Order: sequence, then structure tokens, then C-alpha cells
Amino acid sequence: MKTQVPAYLEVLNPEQREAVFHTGKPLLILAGAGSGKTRVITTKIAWLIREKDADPHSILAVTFTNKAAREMAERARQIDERAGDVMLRTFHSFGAWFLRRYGNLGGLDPGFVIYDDDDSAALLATIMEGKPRTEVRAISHKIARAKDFFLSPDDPELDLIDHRDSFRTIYAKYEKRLNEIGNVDFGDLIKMPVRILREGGEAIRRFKERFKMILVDEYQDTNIAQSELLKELVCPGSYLCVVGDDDQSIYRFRGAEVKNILSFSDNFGGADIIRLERNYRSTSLILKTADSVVNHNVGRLGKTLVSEREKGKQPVLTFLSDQDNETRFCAELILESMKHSGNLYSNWALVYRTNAQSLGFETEFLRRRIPYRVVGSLKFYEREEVKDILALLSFLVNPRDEVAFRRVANKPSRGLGPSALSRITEQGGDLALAAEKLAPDLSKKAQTGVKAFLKAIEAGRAALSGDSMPVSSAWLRAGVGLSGCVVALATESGIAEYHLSHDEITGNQRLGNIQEVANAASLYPAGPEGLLNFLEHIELDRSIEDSDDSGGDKVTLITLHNTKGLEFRRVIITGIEQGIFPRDDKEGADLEEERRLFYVGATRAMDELYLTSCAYRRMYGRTMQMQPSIFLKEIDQNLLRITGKKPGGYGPVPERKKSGTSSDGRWAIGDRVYNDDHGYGYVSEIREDEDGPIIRVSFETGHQLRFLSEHQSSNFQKIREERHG
DNA sequence: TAGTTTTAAGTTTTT
DNA sequence: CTTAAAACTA
Repeated sequence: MKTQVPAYLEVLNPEQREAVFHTGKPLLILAGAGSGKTRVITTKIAWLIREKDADPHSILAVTFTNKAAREMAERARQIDERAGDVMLRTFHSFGAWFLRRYGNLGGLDPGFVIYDDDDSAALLATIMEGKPRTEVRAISHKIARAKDFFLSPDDPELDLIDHRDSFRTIYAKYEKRLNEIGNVDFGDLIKMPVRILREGGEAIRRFKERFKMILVDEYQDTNIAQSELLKELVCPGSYLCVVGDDDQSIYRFRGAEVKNILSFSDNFGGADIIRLERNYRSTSLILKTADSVVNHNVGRLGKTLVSEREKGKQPVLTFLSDQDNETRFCAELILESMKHSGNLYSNWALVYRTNAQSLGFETEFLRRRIPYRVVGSLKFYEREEVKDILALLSFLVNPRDEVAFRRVANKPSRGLGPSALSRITEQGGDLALAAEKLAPDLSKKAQTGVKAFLKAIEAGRAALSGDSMPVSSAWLRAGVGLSGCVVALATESGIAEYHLSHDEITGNQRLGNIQEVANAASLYPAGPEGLLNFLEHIELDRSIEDSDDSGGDKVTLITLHNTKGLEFRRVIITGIEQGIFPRDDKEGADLEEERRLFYVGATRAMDELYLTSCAYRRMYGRTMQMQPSIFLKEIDQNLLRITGKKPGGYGPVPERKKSGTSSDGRWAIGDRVYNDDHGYGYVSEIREDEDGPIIRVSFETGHQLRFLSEHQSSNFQKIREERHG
């Protein structure tokens, strides 16, 4: 009798196999980039079902993005069909699922709607009435952060986020209002389940027995609240396996704690650790390039990632004069490669730090007829008209939703001014009822406005329950499912007609966008449950690439953050300039995160890696002089092939001379300086370069400016230091 | 008060 | 160069 290893296990290397077969104690898999961690997780799921007779329903797998979840489910199913019954979700999507079932134990109505960051800020604005928008946003951000760290308004540690009492008060008010409305924000999707799981009860006790095996991907990007959630889900007898790579932690700004990896063993009672250090994706020169940058980080576990592939082509670093040349260079690079037979556009990824950078590439690619797709940044669901329709839908689900009500009650204008709106929302509860009750007390104009709004809501409700005839207007088509409801709301509210007339003048496609929402809604069954699912799907997963983006041979335009978990044969990382990547306000731990971001981006490349850096770049409509990114200097020069004109700020030696006075005798550190554009400041740094001394001035406004002593000294007047008494 | 014009301000990264 | 807030007019 043969003890043959099944094919799906045979493809694994010894470490991967060890990770798959591991049972018992909690397991931490430290998996470097391209070391096959997805394969390990999917195989492990299948193995648990096949060889360990695990019930698929007792397995929970958590990923970082919905896309990753879909991919993982697909790959696991390919090994074993039964893997389709595994619960495979993001943390947030799991939280939403949990709250729909058990939220009532925490006083939450199951018909809640999820607020995105904009909605949260809008609610906060009603609490912080009169405060400038930026301040409201800042507080809103801090509240989100507090929830990431699992901090309540009364937690002493809240001081770490904002020590002011006023912050506590506002946070508490915000929580109270959100609770009254009966909706949740992103943070609540994690925080509330933890609370409910802790408070227990019979139903919870039974629920806790469900998941015997829990697997977590991208563990380095989990936050404190998510770690707490895991602690509640893991109970005696259940098995926990997490996979992560400290070098790929890039969501610190969102509350991610790399420390979760370091303290994993302490948190979960003595864990085993398995390292996956063989990289199958990138050629060794690419890997070395990526590694040489992240190696400059101090706070890292450190690992030796070895390429299983050949040396490969040298990564190419190209210096360009400006961003127009950058877009041209990239376009030509891609087109050139297409001359060779068998090449595909989809082998290429064009990567940048900020979404705004995609624009230039898009116009150039359109002009040159290079097919492309932009990942993320599709701000479709953030457009005004789309959010309006979604607000109307949300209001149908939850008529207590003050944010939705304020957004659409007077849209298009129907005489409901701020005062009337406030009087209605002050009533609380069902705002449709409140409006109806209060109407007689309002001005004549406002009364008709209320009537018009309620009529639209009524039409929406009718369409939702299927009591009405299928709606169809001259401007919008209603098909099946929920689309009738969308069309009913859009036409009856007057929003459709409003945009119809405006689109004709402005040439916008707003009505078309509303039709898109209707189309998307047609995939969901009419009725309250379908509507809830539709709204939840939009809030939690805004990638709408399933529709028409997946097919076709296209170049991928994508931010560095979004590349996580993906791989491409050829990658161009663009805009590697000081101020862009990294941003110049980054230092310490934040700078280290930027380095990891470079590491993530570079390790996406399988065969070829290109890096570009511009000497000038247009920002805010102004052309700015740029310095090459510090990261470029951190790469071992021997690894790269460098083309284009090397700028002065780029030299083979990372260390550069710094001195107290400039060699031309014009400037000294500490000199007080006046500049017409930025006011007063002082000389904070002097560097000697090929083109002469470079002076850095820090202004009182916080701005910093660098200039060449030889050419631009006349713009900076030296002020004699005046000392008082 | 609704809709326009003028002015200022501002850009990470995302579930 | 875009977008949001403030100021302004009908």
C-alpha cells in the first residue's frame, strides 16, 4: 500500500507543509513576500476539511480585503468544493454579519445602516455645530482611531489620542447620537461585537462554540480592537493560526499594530512559529533592491528572504525632468514591450503613492490607446448624486437616520431650510413621522416641501414592498429587483429631473450615474432584506471591478497600498521623490512605514522592476523642484541600472556633507530669513552639493523650503538677529 | 433663501 | 489645477 502524498500537498515545500499540518497550539506564520502564504492558508483550509474531517461551518478565515477573501475562497474551493461553506470574510464584514444576528443583545436594531467616514463626519458636524469643517474632520478621525484602539469615551487611555476633556465629551455625544439613530460606523463593526461577546448570555455561549478553527491573514495590519475580537472568538479547544509579515505592515495610520505580531504568543498562550522565507515570485535582484530599502528600518523582526529564482534583469532607475516625461516614458516602455510577441498589457502594473497621480497616466494612456484599469480610487459611491440616492435608500431602511434625512430632505430645494430641518431632527425617532407631525407648525413653503419629500419616501416604500407597478420614467429604467425602488425614489423626489436638466447644461453624467446605481440594485431582490444587503455590500466593498474590469488585457494603475497581495510580471513605481514618497513630513516610525510601502510595491514585481523619479513636478498647479527620494539612495548602486540625468541630490554615497556655514560664506545655520511668499524663518540645514550649497529654511508657518545658494539667494533676505533686553 | 460668483485652501494611504 | 467655503446678488 502506497503512502502517496496527495497532489495538492505535494506542491508545498517543507516549511509550508509543516504550517499546513500544524495543529494544537496557536500558530504564527511569519511569511515573507511571495513565500506562498495564500497557498498555505487555502491548502490548510482544504486539508482540515479533507483529512481532519473538520466541518466547513466551523472554520473562520479572516482576510484584509474583500478581494482577497473572494480569491481565497476561490482557491480553496478548487482544492475542495466543501471549502465554499467556510466563513471567509474581512474583519469588518464579519462584524456586520455578527451584528445583524446578535446586535440586539447590545441594543442594536438589526436594520442598521453602516456609516462611512463621510457620514460619521456629517453626524459629528451636527454635534459640533459652527465649528470649521477641518476641525470636525480631525475629531472624526480621532474618534475612528480611538475605536481602532478599542477605547471608549470614559477610558483613561483616551488621553493618548487627545487629552482634551472636550474630545471626551464630543466622543461621548457622538456615541449617544449614533446609538439613538441606530446606525454604526466602521469602528463599531469591530468594537460592538467584542462588547457583546464579552457580556455573553446563552445565545453567545452557544455561538462561541461554533468556530473551532480560526485563520487570519495579513496579521501585521490588524489593530487592537481586532485583536480583542480574536481573543473573544478563540476559546479553549479552538485552533488559531495567523499569517503575517512585519515588513509589510502599511496601515499604521489606520491603527494597525505591528506589535500584535510581537505579542501574539503572549496574547494567545504560547504559540509556535513557522517561518516561510523562500520567495518564489521575484528574481533575486528585485528582491535585493526591495530588501536594501527596508533594511534601513530599525524596528523590524528581521528575516532572510531568499529568492528561489534566477538573478534576473537589473531593476532600472530612470531620472526624468518632469511628470509629463514620466508619463511618456512609462507609455513608451509599455508599448515597446508589446512589440514582442506574447506580451500582455496585463503583465504591467503602474504604481504610485497617491491616487491623484493616476490622472496624468490616464490621459496619456487614452491618447496612446493603451488599455488600462484603475484599481480603487473609483470614487463612484462618493459622488454627490450617488450618495443622495443611497441616503434615500438608507432612510427607507432606518427612518431615524438623521444624516440621511438632512442630506436629502431638501434635495432638490423645496423650501426646507436649516431651521426647519433642525426642528424636525430635534424630535428624534422616526423622522418621517416627526416631519409629518410638525408640518402644520412650519411655514407654508416648508409644508409643501415636507409633503413632497414624504411622497417620495412613500413611493420608495411602495416600490420596495412590491405593492406598486414597476416604475419606469422617461429618464430612468427600472428592471428587476431593487432597481424599481431606486428609480421610484429618484423620480418621485425630483432628483432625477433635477439632474436631467443640469446634465444638459453642464455635460455631466449624473443621471447616468443614478442609472448605474439602479443597475447595481437590480442584482438584489426587492424587499427590506435585499435592500440591507445592497447597502451593506456598498459600504464594505467598493471595488466594482467585477462588472466589466476583470476581463480584457489592460495595464493596472494602482496605489502602492492597493498592490498588497497582488503580483505582476512588470512593475513601474513612479514619483519616487522626496515629498511624494516619502512625504516630507514623515519621520521616525512613519518613515519606516513608508519604507515598508516601498518594500511591498517592489516585491510585487516578478520579472522586471522600474523606478522613476522626476526633477520637477506640478503640484497645486505650480511647478515645484523635487529631490530624489531618500529611498533611492538607500538602494545599493550595484543592483540598479540607472538611466536619465542624475540630479545633484542623487549620489552614490548616502552620507552627505552637512556643515554649519555654506562654502560660499553666504549662509549659516540659525540665520534669520525673510521671504516674500512665506514670511519669517531660519536656516535649518546646509548641504554641499555638486551645484553648490543647498540651504533649507524652516518658516514660522511650518513650511520648509530648499534653495540653491548660488541661484536663489536673492529671494531670501537675511535679517539681523535682534535680541531684547 | 436659492443660486450664483469670488476667494481661499489643500492632497496621503483604506476597511 | 481642482474643490470647498464665503460672499454676494436677484
